Amino acid sequence: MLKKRNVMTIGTLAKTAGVGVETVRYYQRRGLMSEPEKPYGGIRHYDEQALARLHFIRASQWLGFSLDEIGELLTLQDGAHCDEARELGEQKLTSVRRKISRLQQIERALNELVQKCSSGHGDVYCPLMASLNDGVEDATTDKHKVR
Amino acid sequence: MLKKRNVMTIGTLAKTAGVGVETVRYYQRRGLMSEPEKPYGGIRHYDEQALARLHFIRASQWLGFSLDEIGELLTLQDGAHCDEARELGEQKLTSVRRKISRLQQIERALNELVQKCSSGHGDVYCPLMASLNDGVEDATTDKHKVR
DNA sequence: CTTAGACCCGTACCTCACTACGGAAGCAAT
DNA sequence: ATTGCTTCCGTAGTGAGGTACGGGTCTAAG
Repeated sequence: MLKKRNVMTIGTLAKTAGVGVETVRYYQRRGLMSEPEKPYGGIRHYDEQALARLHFIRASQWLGFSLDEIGELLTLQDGAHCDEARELGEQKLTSVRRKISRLQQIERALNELVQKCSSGHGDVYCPLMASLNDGVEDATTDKHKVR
Repeated sequence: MLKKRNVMTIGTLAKTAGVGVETVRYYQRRGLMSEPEKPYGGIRHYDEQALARLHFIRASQWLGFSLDEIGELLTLQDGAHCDEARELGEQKLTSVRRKISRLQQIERALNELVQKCSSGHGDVYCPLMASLNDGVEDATTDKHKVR
């Protein structure tokens, strides 16, 4: 027998997890959470499993997983699919590392431009603007799509 | 007298700059580029200034500026507004640095999880999943919105 | 008993940077 | 002259992750 402790409405659930009511409903529509049966003509209630699910989703999002990916992770939860989960984690790790190094490139370029602007110059001439006009790409010649 | 050299159609312009025709037209609608007058019933033509503008936009985007911000940068181009430009650059630099350190946090957490999964364990238990269930936040206790 | 505040539900709207669609008209080569 | 690629122009759709609205129903407090 399951004890039903800490029964909550959607509003309490949402507040407890630190998300909006609409967000919970959105996750339900996305299939990331189930909608509990509603008692005849009444109000649905949520338990700690639902709360745990929300925590799982937010933790995964924090790590950079998209909602689609989170859906995938969730299918791995019921079973001993640790290898698959690790695989997903490794892929995400790779993509995070790529993002970091791209941002570090940007950081170097931007820092250089700002430095050049700070050290006095002709006043009718702005090194930052000049670089933007010529196309920046200082650090690495790296053809790519911006998106 | 202005020599009109390298006169291009929108298609040639776009291809030269490495963007789509629709993208150029989109930038015009956004007010980032002007639309040249069109000769009676004919086809508009674009010169090197238009190309330079496109380069400017793409270089700025590469540095992480949004199209709105680029619009702002462009208003600073005609004049000696180097200080304002530098200010914008510094703000962007700050935000880039914030993104980097957030991603580095994620990298540490994710790496740790993946490592734990790789070193053998009970097989009916997945450290990665367990952490997601409990809410990750290893590295820093840092309340924040995911978006 | 009335009223305030949640909840239920579907639908529409938001941001950002594009991308696609469709019909008319122009231009270049065959 | 015909084919076939561009251009022109407005409008609409995409994806991600929600947020907002509005009308109806429930529940708890006074």
